[in-house]
Formats: sequence, C-alpha cells, structure tokens
Amino acid sequence: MKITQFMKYPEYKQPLNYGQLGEDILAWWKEHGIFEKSVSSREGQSTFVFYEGPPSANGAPGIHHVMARTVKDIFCRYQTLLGKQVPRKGGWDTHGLPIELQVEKELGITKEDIGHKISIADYNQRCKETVMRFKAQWDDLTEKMGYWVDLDDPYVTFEPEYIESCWALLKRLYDKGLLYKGYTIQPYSPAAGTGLSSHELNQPGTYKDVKDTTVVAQFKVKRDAASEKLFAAPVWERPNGDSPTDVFILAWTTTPWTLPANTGLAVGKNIPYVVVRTINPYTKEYIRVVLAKARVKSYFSEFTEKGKTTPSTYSDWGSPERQIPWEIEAEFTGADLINIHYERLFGTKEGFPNFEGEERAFRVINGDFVTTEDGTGIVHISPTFGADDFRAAQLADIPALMVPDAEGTLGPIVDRTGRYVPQMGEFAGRWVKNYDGHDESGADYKTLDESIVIKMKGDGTAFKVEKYEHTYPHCWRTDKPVLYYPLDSWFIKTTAVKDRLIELNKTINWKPESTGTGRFGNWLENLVDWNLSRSRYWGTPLPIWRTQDRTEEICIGSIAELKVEIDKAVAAEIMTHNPYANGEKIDLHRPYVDDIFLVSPTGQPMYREADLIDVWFDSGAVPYAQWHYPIENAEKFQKNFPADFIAEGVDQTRGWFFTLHALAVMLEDSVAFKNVIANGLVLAKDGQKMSKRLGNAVDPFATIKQFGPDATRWYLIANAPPWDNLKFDPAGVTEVQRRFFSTLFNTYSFYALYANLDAFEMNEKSRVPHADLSELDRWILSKLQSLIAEVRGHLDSYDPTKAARAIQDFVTDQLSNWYVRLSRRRFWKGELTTDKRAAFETLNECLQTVAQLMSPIAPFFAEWLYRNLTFGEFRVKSEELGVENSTTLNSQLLTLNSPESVHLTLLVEADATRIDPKLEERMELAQRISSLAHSLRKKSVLKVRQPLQRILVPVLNDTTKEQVGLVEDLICAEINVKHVEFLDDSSESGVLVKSVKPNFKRLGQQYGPRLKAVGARIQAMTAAEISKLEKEGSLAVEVDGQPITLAPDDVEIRTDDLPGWLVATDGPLTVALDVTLTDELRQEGLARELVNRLQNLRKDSGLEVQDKIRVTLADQQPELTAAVAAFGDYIRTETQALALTFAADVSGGSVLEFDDYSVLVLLEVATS
RNA sequence: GGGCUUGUAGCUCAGGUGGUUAGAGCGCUACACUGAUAAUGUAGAGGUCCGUGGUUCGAGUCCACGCAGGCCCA
Repeated sequence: MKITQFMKYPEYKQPLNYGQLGEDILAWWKEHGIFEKSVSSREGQSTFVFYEGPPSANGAPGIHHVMARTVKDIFCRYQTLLGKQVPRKGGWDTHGLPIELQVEKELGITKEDIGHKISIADYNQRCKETVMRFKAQWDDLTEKMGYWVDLDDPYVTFEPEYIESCWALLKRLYDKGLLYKGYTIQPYSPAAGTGLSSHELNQPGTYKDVKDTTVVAQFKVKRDAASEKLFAAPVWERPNGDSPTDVFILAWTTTPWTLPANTGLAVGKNIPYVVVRTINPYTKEYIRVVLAKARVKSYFSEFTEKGKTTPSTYSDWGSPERQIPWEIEAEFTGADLINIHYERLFGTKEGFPNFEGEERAFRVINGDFVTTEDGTGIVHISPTFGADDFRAAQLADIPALMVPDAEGTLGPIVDRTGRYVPQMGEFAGRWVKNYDGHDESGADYKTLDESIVIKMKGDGTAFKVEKYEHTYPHCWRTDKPVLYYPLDSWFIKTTAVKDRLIELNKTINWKPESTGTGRFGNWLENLVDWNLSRSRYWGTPLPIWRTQDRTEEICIGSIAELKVEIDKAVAAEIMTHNPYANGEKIDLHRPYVDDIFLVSPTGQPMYREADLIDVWFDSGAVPYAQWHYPIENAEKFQKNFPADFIAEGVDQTRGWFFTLHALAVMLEDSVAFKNVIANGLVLAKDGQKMSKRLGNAVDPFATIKQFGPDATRWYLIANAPPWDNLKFDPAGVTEVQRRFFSTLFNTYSFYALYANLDAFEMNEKSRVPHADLSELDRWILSKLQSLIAEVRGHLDSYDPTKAARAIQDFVTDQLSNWYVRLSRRRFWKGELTTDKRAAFETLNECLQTVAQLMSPIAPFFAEWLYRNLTFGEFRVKSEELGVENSTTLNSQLLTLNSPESVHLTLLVEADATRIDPKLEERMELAQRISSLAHSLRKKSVLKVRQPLQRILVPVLNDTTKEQVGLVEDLICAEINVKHVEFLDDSSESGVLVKSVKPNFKRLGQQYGPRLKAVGARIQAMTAAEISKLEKEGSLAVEVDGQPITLAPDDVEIRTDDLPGWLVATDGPLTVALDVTLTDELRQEGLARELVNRLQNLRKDSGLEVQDKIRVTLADQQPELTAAVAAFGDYIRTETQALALTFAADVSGGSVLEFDDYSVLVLLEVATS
C-alpha cells in the first residue's frame, strides 16, 4: 500500500458544525492555557485596567448576560491584541434583598419570623448557600460563550476580607466627616411600628380606596419686595372701604394633618399661574388667590366670571350666598413666584412650637414633580411627611419642622405611634389616623383632619373643603394606612462632593454619550445624600458602635482594630471573652457582630448600630476590595486604578456606575473608570421583555449549542449598537451564520483546496513584491489596509457594531464576492506561477488579517481560521483509503514565527503606503460597469456565457477614461466581452447626448430663494449651452430677467442616452452593450456551453478537481463540430481533457443538452 | 408624573454639518448562473421616513407640541 505523509491546510468537506467548533477550540484553549498566556505573555507591558461588574449567581444566566459579557470581552481581547496586559479578575455579588426574598420563599417564612422561627445565624447561612447555587451554570456559560475572565480567583463580597475592605473604606469616609446619621422619608406603619420596604408596599391589596377630608389651604403672602408684583393690580374699592386686599397662595392636600408641619410651597417653574380676585366662601372675605392657570376652571365656574352673571364692577358684587364671583387679575410663571414668603398657617401665637431654621422656612420653591393634573398646581411641602417634599426642601434649603422629645431628640410633630406630640397646642395627643382602634361612632366624633379643617374655616385659611376618594397604601399586616415618615438612617454625604462628581464625570467617555450627560448627569445635578442603611440581615454590617446616650461612638476600620477594641471591652468586663482571640475563622456578618459590645473612652458600653449597608456599596467598592485594599496590596491597587474600561447594563446607571464614581471621587478624588459602555436590554423578537412567564426567554446554552458561540456573539454585536435595545431573533443568528461565517468558511475552503493542490507554502520573506501584484491583488490589499484602520478606529472609540459591520462587508462583498470570484481562474489554472503565488499570498494575508480583526468578536472561529492558516494538518494519504482527515488541530507550523493562538498575536497596523484611493475608485467603477452590463444582458436575454464584442462607455473626461482603462481586463472577464470602447467628444461626434443635473447644494447656497427658477433653467439647457459651459468654464444665462453666470461645479454633466443603443445608467455612469453576434462569437458561446456541461458531468461523476479526462463526442451536429474545431484548445484546458475527439458512435455516453443542441458524450478518466 | 432613549420597506438596520429622485441585507416575485453552490447575478413589487405645527428657497435631518415602545426614578 502506497502511503504518503504531508502537511496541508485542513480541508472540510462537510458544512461546519459551529457548535462543535466552539467546543473543540475551547478544549484546545484549556489544554494549552491560552487565556493565561494572553495575560502572562504581556507581562511588563502597560496595563489595560478592566473591572468586572459582579453578577449575582442566585439565578440562571440569560441571553442578555451573553450580550453584556460579549461587550466586555471584545475590548479586553482587543487591547490584548494591541499588546496591553489585561488582567480580568472575576467576582460575585452575594448580598442583598433578592437573595433574602428567595430564601424566605423557599423556607415559607417572612421577615417577621427571623429571630423567632429561624435564628439569624441559620438564616444567613441559608442565604450564603443559596447565593452561589447557580455558580456552576454561570461558570459554564462564561466558558462556552468565550468570555475570558479569571474564574479561579474571584472576589466574593461575602468573604471576611471583602467586608473588611468595605469597613476600612467606610472608616475613611467617617474620618473625613462624610458619614452621618440623619433621616429619610420612608413608608412606615405606626400600628406595626416598622418601616416597610417597597417590596412590601407592592404586595397585592395594599393600595385601597379611601375617602379623606381634603382641603385647599390659603397661605397668606407676606408683602415685600419679592411679592410686590402680586399686588401690582390697581387697588380696587371695596364696599366697606377696608385696606387693600390680601393675596393667598392656594394649595390642596389630602392629608390636612400634615399642614401644621408645612414649611414650604412648591410650584413648577415653567407652569403659568394667575392671581384671581374672589371671595372666601366660608368667611365671605374679599381675597386674591394664586393658583395655576390650568386649574382655574376646577375651582371657579365660568358662569360667575366677572361680567357674565355677576355685576360687571367688582364693587357691585355684594355678598353672594352661593355663587363665588371671580376675575383674573394678573399672570405669572412659577419662576416669578419662587422665594416669595408667606405666613405660617399654624403659628406660635396659637401655641404651635418654634423650630430650628424657621427663618428659612415658609417660602415658595421649585418642585419638578409639580403638575396641573389635580389640586391647584401648587404643592404644600412638609419635609417630614413626604419623600418629594423632603427632597425638594433639601435642594431649596427649606428646613423641616422638628421638635424635641422628652430626651431632647428632635423628631417630627407625629410620634412613632401615630399621634401628635405634646407641643401641638389644641391638637396635642390626637391620632393622625385611627391607629389605636378607638371608637369613631359618636355623633360629635371628629377626626384630626376634620378638626383641623374646621379651625381653618374659622381662621379664613380654608378655601375649599371636600371629601375625596383616592387610593392610599396600607400596611399589609395591620391594614392601617401607611405614613410617610422620617426614619433614622446613616448617610454618606455625597452632596459635599457634588461639584467634583459633576466635574469629573465630564472627563468620562460614556457610550452612549447621552447616558453620561443625561441620565447620569441629571442624577448628579439632583444629587441627595446616599442613604446607606438597610434594616436587613444578609449584608455587610455597619461597623459603628455607639453608647446608649449616643454621645460616644466608634467606627471600626479593620479586623485588627476590632480585636483590640474587644480586648478593651473584655478588660472593662463589658464582654466576657474575645470570640476572635483564638484565630478562629472570623465571620463579620450578623448576628456575630451584634454580639460584640465595645467600651467607650468614658467606660460606657457601646452597641453596634443595627443597620446593614446598601449592597451597592459592596459593588462600588470593587476597585479596592477586590484586592483587599486598603488593608493590603497598595501597590496592586495603584496599578489597577482607575479602570480604563467597564461595561454594564444601562439600568446600573444609578447603581454600580454611580457607586463606583461616588466612592472614587470621595476616596481618591478620581474617576473610577475612563470609558464605559452602558448597554441596553435584550428583548424577545416581538419587542416584548423576555420573561419565563411569557415563555419567550431565549436559553443561552441552547443558542450557543445550536449556532455556536461566534455567530451568537456576532449577531448580538453586529445587529444593533449595544446601547440600543436588541430584539433577539434566532433567524438573525442563522443569517449571520449563513451570510458571514459560511462565506468566510467557503473562502477559506477555496483557498485550502487549491493551495494544497499546489503545495503552496506561505513565506513572508519571499513574497511577490507589491509592485508586481495584479490590480486585483493590490486592490483587495488596499481595501484590507483601509479595513484595518477602520476597525481599529471603531474599537478605539468603543463602537464594536461598526467594527463588526465593516469586517462583514469586507468579507462578503469585497473579498468573497469580488476578489475571489474574479480571481478564481488564477487559483486553479496551470502551474504555480508568480501570479498564482501572488494570488495565494494575497488571499492568505486577507484571511489571516480578518482572523485577527474578528478575533475579539468571534474568538473561536477566528482561532479556527488562524490556526488552519498557520498550523497545517498532519495527514496521511493512502491509495486505498484516500485522504484521512482529522478535525483536531495539529501543531505543525505552516507560517513561520506565528504565535500558537490568534489571541496571542499583535494586531497588524494599517500600512498607508498600500492604500491606493485611485485604485479603490476604479475598482468601484469596474463593479458598477459590470453590474450595468449584466443588467443589459438580462434585458437582451443574452446569457453571460455568450461572449460579446464590446461595451461602450461614454466618458466625459480623461481621468475616467484612464481609470476605466486600467480595469478593462477585469470588466471584460467579468461580463464576457472582448473590449471596452470609450466614447468621448472626439470620437464619433454627435453620438454623445449630454444632460445636466443641477447641483442643488451649491446652487442653494448661492441663489437661495431663486433656486427653483435657476434649477429649472439648468434643466432646460441645450446641448450647445452644455458644451459652451464645458469648453469655456462658464455660461451666462438669464433667470427671471436677471443674468447669472453658471460655473461647471454648479451642474453635474452626464450622458444617459446613446441614440440607437440599449443603455443602462447608474448616476453619472452610462453603459451600452453591443449585442451583435458574429459566427465566431456564437461558436465561442457554444464552446463555453460545452465546457460548462462537461464540468457538470465531471462533478456529477464524482471526479476530483485535479483528475484528467478523455472526452469523446458524437459527430452529429455541424455547428458544434465547428465550434470544437475552433475552440478545442480552450475546451481541453478548461476541462482538463487530455483528448477531445469525435466519433460517429458513442456508446455508453451521456446526453448533454444546451441551447438547441443535444449531443452524446463519453467522459473517461485518464489514468495517466 | 419626571429624566433618558427609540420610532425610516413585511423584518433587522444605514442614512457627518438641511439639498429636491431615501438606501442595504433578509424575506417575496421573475429570470439567469453553476468546479466557492446551503453560494451568486439581474430585474421587480414593497415607504404618509410615528403624528401635528413651525423655521427655511428647500426638512428623514433643525425647533415645539403630541403619540407609541423601552429603561431608570418617583
């Protein structure tokens, strides 16, 4: 048996299984530690810093995670290709409410049961077990999708070292005075004595319809310089001749009990407001009131407007009983009203308390939440009982009305049980709502709201009182109405660095930019202090211990410090022993830290503040805590801060992006990241959100298995920019696979097939010199350089979509569909000549470069392609068995000095000297002319196989003529004509018919309004005028009686008709086809037909490409015989026929049919 | 309710600084091609550029107000 061994480009007969390809490459990467090498091989180079936004592993990953992680992966791989070292530490986000809720659901318990049915220790243990439940699935997906990140040494936010780092950072903030205890407005249930989470508030049934007493309150404007404009209308006489009438601001509330806590009024700064003269319906006082113009109709009847049913002069109004007369006096916008002062509604004169900051209160302020949907368009602000109120008041420096309790601690006017505090004068001790279940049935019973409203009616401060039904949230446990109430919280004083946050944000490169300036920028502009406190169990505990009287406190910044403090406490006999003394594994979670009591300098015991901190602090601490900094690794931290690049979903804007930024600015006075991509959502193909419930969620594992990781990644990136929402349609992935990957695969297969036949070896050292390359080679290489520059540019500016599309267009349109198609003959014809070698070299370079360029996006396929091109397959050929193929990639070097993986290479740079714009331009001309010629053939029903004598191309200048002339051969070959003939003014005079098209852009700038007339005049130009303009460079014409001078640039001259010829045009380009058929052309056409049929027969007979044949034709058709006689050499060459003979009788042959002919043919393999 | 964002052919998307006749791919129809063939070419059908106003000689593009989808926040 004859056996030969040789090294070849691997060939693949079957269509690729892309899923399998992914798995094979993955296994090879693992075996050879390619990821590790991609980092270690860049040791000593500059670092590209990337932070992994930690995912939570308590749920299965979805396709959107593939999207987000592809974006991250692309830029890390790209920077590696540029030679940077890119360490990527993985991480896990492990704390937080979702995990608690999941555990509670599984255990069938609620928060109330913690500490009763289950100990905190057991509960937290359960959380810890739950949170990493899906870690294996995540790791699996990470690998299969080709996301390179260090999974072996991740940071985990529940580990003691991580928490310790958080503590150290908190202590730094504490030492800077940025940590303080304050309050925020939260839903609170007085009957249950507890705050409610938004999750609890979203329980079904919590929102109920209730009927409340509501009131439109009148706030009396203080007359001063700021408010004088409200009084500016002429003073009008009143029947009793009193002093000028007061102005009141109207504000509606459904909670009258909050009015005594009012400290401000909010208007919308762009909303129009009016001053209305009218009468108070309860006191009959003559008054003027301010309310939104859009709300006037809701409070005043159109029939009682002045001059309608009421007397026309105000003094004649008298004292109407039922109807309230009114008249608009003046109009302002909200901005005009801001900072006007008003008198307190429930003042100290009536026994209501003083409070701190009172002099800054009782002002009109801006509120971006104010609308004219209901009420008066002016909102009463009580900072202690509304979240909007609190925020707007804080921004405008309006104080809250706070009074001291028995211990001197400041609190709101309602205590924690839901009653007014003792300082509330006549209402002291009254229940705000019925939280104690007292009897309301008595005839004289009045709710607090009613009592307050009655008092206001008497005071002349109630403008309208009515019962109003609306929905209001209730406590899910007690069924009583919720209060929005100030609850203690620890805060980070982010507002102290607000300006710096804004300033540094402007240095961050946001993709898309609008997220940085809009969503994030606005958020910073309206920044409030960061509420750190969470009343939960599974999270990082707040490391602050306080004495009972709150006069002394300590913030712990490390485990070592804690141990020292415990020792002190033990010495002071506040603790019996130090639980961490024996080097036991330290757990900094609850309940263990709660059982630690410390001693204050004055010897008092200190207790830990019970709160946990916001989990967003955990993730914002990643840059520091992933290295256990600042406890250790200062150098490592410095080297890896700030990040060059991060990427997460846009929903993280106020989450991770903010906490990273805030902590970096406060701790390091730096940005945390220089470039950030905020990616959008992945939706189902109908645009619906993916959800398990709707059953439209796409399984990432199934997708990757079916289409392979590369097509999946490519689709996600190429279809839409990452920051747009993506509608995920599997059909789109199929298309990417077919159109891009299959085309690239075919191109490679084509190369491998013929390169192997010629035993071609790529050797950079002995390349055919660039100057000796054909037009086509130099063209595709020029295009390739342009592509390199373009892809680099897009990836440098973090736009992967444009990069992917550019690569895709190059591969499908330029490389495959033009270069390879037109070069085919060069690859298969004859011996390995210089030209053939040049073709192999050119195609090889294109494919290798494409492999590099695509490798960040499609890392598996790129690796496959690269290794096929650089490392040949060791194969054995035996006569009996044919060629044995192996799908595994062998490690025999085909291309010298190539790294073993494409991901270890350095990305080629665009060689500007190889870019030839003129060449690219004329090749485009060739493409367009060919397309036009094809379309003419189509119209004339002349198949491409029929050669034609010539095409005619009118040219208007020598440049075009020269350009087309250089690509004439390509055009002729592509459209099967013998010559390209140029028509210009000198040849066959009178043939060219020219027309002009106005250049509107130029003319518009010059003539403006007269453009239409000028355009019409240009389109009416005669042939003589056109030629005059061409020859003399200007043309004087008249438009609307006015002379104007046209320049050549003002028009586009084209020839879109050739009388007597069938023409096709594409913009300024026109082509005519000579469809005259000579006998010779006909014969050549026949010969081509015959070649085609013989090729088909070869293929159908299962012949190898390189097999030689003998052909015998039946000698029955004179035309065919003549054609064979004339073009026998051609036919033999094309079909690799050693012999082409005629015989009278061809037995055992096949019948070939074409055109009007039918011929019997016998095809035999020539054995030698 | 607010901020941001998207809306162009049946579907997925391109359309710097305004220029009159709005493009590509897929899909559809017809024809052609056939040693890259699960490919390719040519032609065709398919558009109130979300709507309404405005600026302009001219608006898919700029402005205002809406409508619809999405995200975040309240």
